[in-house]
Amino acid sequence: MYDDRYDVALDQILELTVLLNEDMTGALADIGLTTSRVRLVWVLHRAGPSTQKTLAEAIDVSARNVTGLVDALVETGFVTREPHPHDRRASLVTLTERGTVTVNDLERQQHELAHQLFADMSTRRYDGLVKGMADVLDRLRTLITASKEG
Amino acid sequence: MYDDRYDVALDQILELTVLLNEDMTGALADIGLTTSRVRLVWVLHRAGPSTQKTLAEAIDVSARNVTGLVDALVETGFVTREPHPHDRRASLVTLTERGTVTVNDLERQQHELAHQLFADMSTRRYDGLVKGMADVLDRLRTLITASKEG
DNA sequence: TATTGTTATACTCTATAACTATA
DNA sequence: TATAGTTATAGAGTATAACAATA
Repeated sequence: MYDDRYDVALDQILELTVLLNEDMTGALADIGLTTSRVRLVWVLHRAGPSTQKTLAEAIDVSARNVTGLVDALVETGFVTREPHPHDRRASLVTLTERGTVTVNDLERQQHELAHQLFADMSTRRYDGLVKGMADVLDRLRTLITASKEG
Repeated sequence: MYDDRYDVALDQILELTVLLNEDMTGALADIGLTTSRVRLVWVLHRAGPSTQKTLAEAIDVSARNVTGLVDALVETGFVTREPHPHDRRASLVTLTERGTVTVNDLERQQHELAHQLFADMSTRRYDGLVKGMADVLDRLRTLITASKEG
């Protein structure tokens, strides 16, 4: 009977999600961002200047919602909204200098967090964690896909 | 140089938090609940009938917010709001039959999910995951505590 | 005087629907 | 006719502040 230990493992994962979420929300608030806005900023960081349509699809929210997020990011100086050179219906959202610096900082901080979390973990145990996490992720994806179809 | 693998592990944990959150949000919507309301329902399940003050402290939100959450849960039939027997300023929030049945269902579903995620995972790998998760959680708590004080 | 919960007000994220400008 | 983005409207979660009733 290992059922109890399964429950403990899931509880730990759930607790981790809560802690990570709270920590991120707080840290982002300190620099004038929210988790939703930062998702948009990450897309711009990796894809470069994008239309709002593209952003809406990338972060899977409505066009209306992107309008609001971009409004807020423009107002706080993280992005600009400029006319699209070839399509006068569209805008092109671009990271400002401040936006670029900020997302680079976030990237570095995430890298540091990873290092602090796993730094002196023994290699054997660390391998178990990485492989276990990958398995759990695969199963979760399968379960979610199945439940959406069922 | 294991830094890349640290990043992978953190990325996996972050992806897990997103997947779990989306899956939960969708499943709760199907039964007429939200994650915020369900946090309150879980407190009632474990603590029994409670004042709104107690609930506000337990889920760490403002008194105003609890008023809104309880309003919504009363309207959808998961809880009742009754006068407190000994303190006429306070109300006592109590799970209805429907609320009790629902939270028991959620508990069972979570148990099933744990089983499906970890069922046929080899004992050795599973041990690595559980111990690794516990270590990561401890470190995360330490880091967050330190950053809040610093 | 202190506490419980409410009303008042405001901000963020989210959605759908109607509409404008452009393709 | 189709598409990009806006305005209009609505609902959920969150907060602070002022206020009522009661302790």
